Amino acid sequence: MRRQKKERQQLLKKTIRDNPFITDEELAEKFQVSIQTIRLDRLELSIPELRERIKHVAVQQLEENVKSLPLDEVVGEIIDMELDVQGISILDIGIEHVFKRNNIARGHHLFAQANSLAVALIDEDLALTAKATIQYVRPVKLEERVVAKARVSNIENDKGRTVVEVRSFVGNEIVFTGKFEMYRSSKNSEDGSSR
Amino acid sequence: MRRQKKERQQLLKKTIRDNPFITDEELAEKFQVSIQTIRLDRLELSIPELRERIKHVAVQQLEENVKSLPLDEVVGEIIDMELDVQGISILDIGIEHVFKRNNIARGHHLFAQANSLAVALIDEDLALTAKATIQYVRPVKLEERVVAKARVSNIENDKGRTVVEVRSFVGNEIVFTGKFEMYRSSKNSEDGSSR
DNA sequence: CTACTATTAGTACCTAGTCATAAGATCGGA
DNA sequence: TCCGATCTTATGACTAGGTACTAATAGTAG
Repeated sequence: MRRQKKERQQLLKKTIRDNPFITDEELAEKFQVSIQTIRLDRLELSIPELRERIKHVAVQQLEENVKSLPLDEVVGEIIDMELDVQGISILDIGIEHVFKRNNIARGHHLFAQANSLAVALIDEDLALTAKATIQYVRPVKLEERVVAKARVSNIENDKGRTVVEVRSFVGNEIVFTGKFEMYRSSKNSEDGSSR
Repeated sequence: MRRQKKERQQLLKKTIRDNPFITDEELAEKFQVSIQTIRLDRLELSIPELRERIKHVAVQQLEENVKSLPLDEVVGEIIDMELDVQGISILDIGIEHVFKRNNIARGHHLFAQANSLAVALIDEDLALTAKATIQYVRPVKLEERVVAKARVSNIENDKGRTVVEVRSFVGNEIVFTGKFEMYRSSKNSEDGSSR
């Protein structure tokens, strides 16, 4: 009896986690117990009712959307920034960034951080990378914190080009450098810029 | 009267769009009409009830989470490959790859595809990008399919370096080129390679 | 056998609705 | 001014998916 209850409650937790849209009735059916038992279980486990669960998921969604509108565009977290002058961003290397075999960060994440920062630096609606030359100075490992420092080195307003130089560090060791030639649309309207 | 109704319904739509969590009662209060009027309005406008609205938002959330998960070791899908010789991968540009404002693919996704392919081409346990020079030839837009073709142009076994050239196309238009100087650890053990 | 836990059952009540019917309010035109 | 059409409000019956509470029953360990 004891065992049965515990087991059922564990399974219940998992089931609801996997599918928050399941009703007590369906759960009762699934576990071959009465609805009341399911409700007692939820009570003991502090699992809220269906509608509250759904609402919770929906609230998350809205919050995430709001949160990810400005954030999702930039890889890394920008911690300092003077438009068209310089900027600094940090990126903490997690397991999602590394090769599983050796825990070394995949190159494109470092690139993405630097490139994002370069784009963000440009004070324009539309900034695109035209050219980039980069060096990976030393591999970056899991759990290291990469600090990317970008400096605008050259604005050619006539051509709509801006050069951004990025150097990324772990501690005071340089791990990555890149020179990004950015294209800015703005005043230059000979391109199909409008959107 | 006519005007009042139309106006109220327009406002109602907008109000619910902005805050799907609002009840008919709150809406009735807000518009100074009875609950029944609000319900007739929702009926005419085919706006579902609160709980259905919330559910809809929640379902979106779950779907989005599932969609953004499988983004791991290789960016793009490798469809052809001769180790140390050449390889081809494709990447379909989805909304997760583009700037929301203009539907142009973010540079680092193209880079990631090319870089992934270059890494995969190297027949070695550990391949890292040492240097890369890339050009974005033309912007890639939402829903375009990018085909990246990589060719190994130079293997310097003594130095542990391999040069991979990648050209990416949409149709037969070139959109991106990159030259990747790859570092391979293997036989060369004078570096602190082991991990 | 008794005490205790687990389970089931039943009732009243809740929210946020649907659906259908009816009655009152308002307005525009003949 | 009265008529008919459109709006608006009210009312009642019903629903899903619950909460909260009380009570009865089943099974088991000491």
